[in-house]
Amino acid sequence: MNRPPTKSVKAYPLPLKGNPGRTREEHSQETALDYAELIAELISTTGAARVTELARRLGVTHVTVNRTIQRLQRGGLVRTRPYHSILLTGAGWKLSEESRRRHEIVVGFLKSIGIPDAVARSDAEGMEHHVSKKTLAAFVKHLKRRGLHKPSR
Amino acid sequence: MNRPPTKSVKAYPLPLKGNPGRTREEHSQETALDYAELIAELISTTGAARVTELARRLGVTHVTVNRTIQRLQRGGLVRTRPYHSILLTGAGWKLSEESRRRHEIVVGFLKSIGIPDAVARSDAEGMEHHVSKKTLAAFVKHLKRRGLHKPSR
DNA sequence: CCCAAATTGTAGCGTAGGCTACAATTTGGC
DNA sequence: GCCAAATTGTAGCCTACGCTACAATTTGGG
Repeated sequence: MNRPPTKSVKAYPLPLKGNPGRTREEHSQETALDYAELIAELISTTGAARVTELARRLGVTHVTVNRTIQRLQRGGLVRTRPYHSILLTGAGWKLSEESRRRHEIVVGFLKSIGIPDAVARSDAEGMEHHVSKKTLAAFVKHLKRRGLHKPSR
Repeated sequence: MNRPPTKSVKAYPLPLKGNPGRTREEHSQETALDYAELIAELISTTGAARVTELARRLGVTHVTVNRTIQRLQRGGLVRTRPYHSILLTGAGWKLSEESRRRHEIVVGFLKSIGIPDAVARSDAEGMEHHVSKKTLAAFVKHLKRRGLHKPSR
């Protein structure tokens, strides 16, 4: 009776999402980047990356951090010893630097269009993983045009 | 021996992430928005929102779509009948419109800084859920200043 | 030096969201 | 009107990532 117009929809050439659904790996990689960046920051600023501090900064319990760190270790990004600071491997450092660069560009860009520092940092946190290379390049270009490269900090 | 400087780190007043870790709910809500927006679009353009088409557009299998739709139904956003088109409830429509508005602002903004349409749409897909009200407002302001409000489409 | 507090680790549970394999239903061509 | 193909639904498995509760280890104050 009130059957939807199935037939007429059949051959629609509607575009697929540019982002074909974050596959498992992609999403997992976002977490890895966040952790790597934060671990690097903690080591730089405090000399150690500790589970409790990571948990506090990420807003999760230490249990979640612990399990994630184990996964990162399986992936070769960090090394750990029980009850000691988390250490980044070469690959981990590389990743953290890529992430940091990207993060700073996004923050700098948001601030350049008048967004307050705190908001810019907060928003960038989630946005940065969804900014393509082309868009990142556009951000950089925008910053350069305004003589704001490198950002603030 | 090589114990990290635990003591000295104790009282660091390092800032928490502005985003205190996407709680379960937040993340779940992102999915709901994506689905609601896409369902609305499909209904508008083709007259029906069908599981297979959603799956194709989202880049996942129909099984994943089906389970998610069941969750949305539990949440009162959609109504379904077996083997029929998915329908949006009032709440679902409202959500889809909020999502659509936000999406268009982000896309419009990205395009306004020189990013190609396809890239802008793709990036906006992921970014839109991480743009705060303040940043969204800044985007709108930026667009208005350039007389580009409403965006393209 | 010892013992309480802090930190870290582990066990086990729940949901979200991917998947394959297979069953049920609908659609459409013949 | 039938039967194959397409669509939709269901069962069951996996990982990610939240959590609480509890165990193990380290740290530091007395």
